[in-house]
Amino acid sequence: MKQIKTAPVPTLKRLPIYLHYFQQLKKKGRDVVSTSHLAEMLRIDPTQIRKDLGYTGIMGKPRVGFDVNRTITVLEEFLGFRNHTDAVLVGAGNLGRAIMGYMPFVDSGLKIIAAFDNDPALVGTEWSGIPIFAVERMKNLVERMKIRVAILTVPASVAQALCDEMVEAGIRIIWSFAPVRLTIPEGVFVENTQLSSHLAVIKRKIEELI
Amino acid sequence: MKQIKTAPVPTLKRLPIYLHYFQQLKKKGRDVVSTSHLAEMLRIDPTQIRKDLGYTGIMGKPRVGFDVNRTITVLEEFLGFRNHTDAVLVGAGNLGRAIMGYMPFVDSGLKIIAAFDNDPALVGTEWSGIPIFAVERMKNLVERMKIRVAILTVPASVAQALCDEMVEAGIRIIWSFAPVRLTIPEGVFVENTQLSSHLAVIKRKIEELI
DNA sequence: TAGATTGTTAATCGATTAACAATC
DNA sequence: TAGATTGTTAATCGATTAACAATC
Repeated sequence: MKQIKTAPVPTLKRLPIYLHYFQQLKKKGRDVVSTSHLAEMLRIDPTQIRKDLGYTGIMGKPRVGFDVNRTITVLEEFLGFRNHTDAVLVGAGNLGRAIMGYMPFVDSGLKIIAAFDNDPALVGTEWSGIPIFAVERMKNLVERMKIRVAILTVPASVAQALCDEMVEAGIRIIWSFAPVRLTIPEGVFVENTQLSSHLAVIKRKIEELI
Repeated sequence: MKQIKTAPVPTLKRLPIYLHYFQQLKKKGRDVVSTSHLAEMLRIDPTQIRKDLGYTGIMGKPRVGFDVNRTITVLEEFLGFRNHTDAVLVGAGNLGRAIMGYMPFVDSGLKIIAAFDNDPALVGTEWSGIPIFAVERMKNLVERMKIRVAILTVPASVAQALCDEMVEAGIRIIWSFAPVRLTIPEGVFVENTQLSSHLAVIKRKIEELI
């Protein structure tokens, strides 16, 4: 039976991994796959995979497995990858440009419509088809276009100030790459991608293995 | 009493966040801080923070808190940020260059000594002081210099092939940004930074909040 | 049909949070 | 001393894994 409970965050983070693998299978012409096969390839417990997929409402067929095309459709739908959302990016340095040029985002329904930077050499140019404006213009543009989502790729030192400005302009969801915990008012959501946390895991492995 | 158990991964991932905040406090001239203050600023349960810090062996003083300088030293030591390790980076595109130029790595003891790419326009140049070589030369250089750590910032389509090559050359720890689960032999460790997983969380919030 | 693979319920595991005695 | 803040033990919570009946 279809589960009604909303998928927990760990599940949510695994779903794109499944989606990507299903897409690879499709390219290979495979039209059905069992969780035991998935489990082996992805090194994730098969029960885990069944439970995760269960959250999306999709059902497999006993003795057969999951239909590749159908699962792709359902996953994309479930993850909201088919609904486009406009976003802005603040900080068009290397990391910012990497993200602007990151193709998978296009397929995931996050559309960066403008970037902002304080480097005069960048202002007025564009990257991957995205125009780069002066930071001073951010507030106005966000308000005018009613943007609610922002990606923050600036150095730690200026992250909080820009965050405040974003929130004031109406941003409600911030994906931050700055190595700081941002202070935000109620109703605003921040997702942190902390490279230093990953680095800590790497460094420990280094000590263990070497 | 000092805990002997090794810190769990969630703890390990929070420690750099504490470290960063302690460094900020130091700049401000603060020399002691309580976990309740930290908890409020970082929005992490104070008991959690005490437990996490406990893993490093550092002790706070009742009624006073934690010594800022001492904690910074201990955290850097515990996280291995004071031991330098050489690494290579494969894929000098935007993401790769962002990482090459990411200053915090320098302070964290991960030193990228060479980068590799298959774009002839990049080969022979350098970025942030790191030379970029042709991918063909990776294996030889890694073997010769006995490099054990690699950062993989290439498109999904070529990630597995390059991973195999790395492993063959002697790489044992791979930090991968490719949106694929790499297949690796026993004894090799992969840390994935999956942007698509974070994106899934963002997209869900969008549906919830907007 | 027989058996492979499913979805679900129950058991385990580990991390987070609460309670509280120890201590400067 | 009194009381703020610590470290640790116990309780809770949630995610993962195991067991198994349902089913094509």
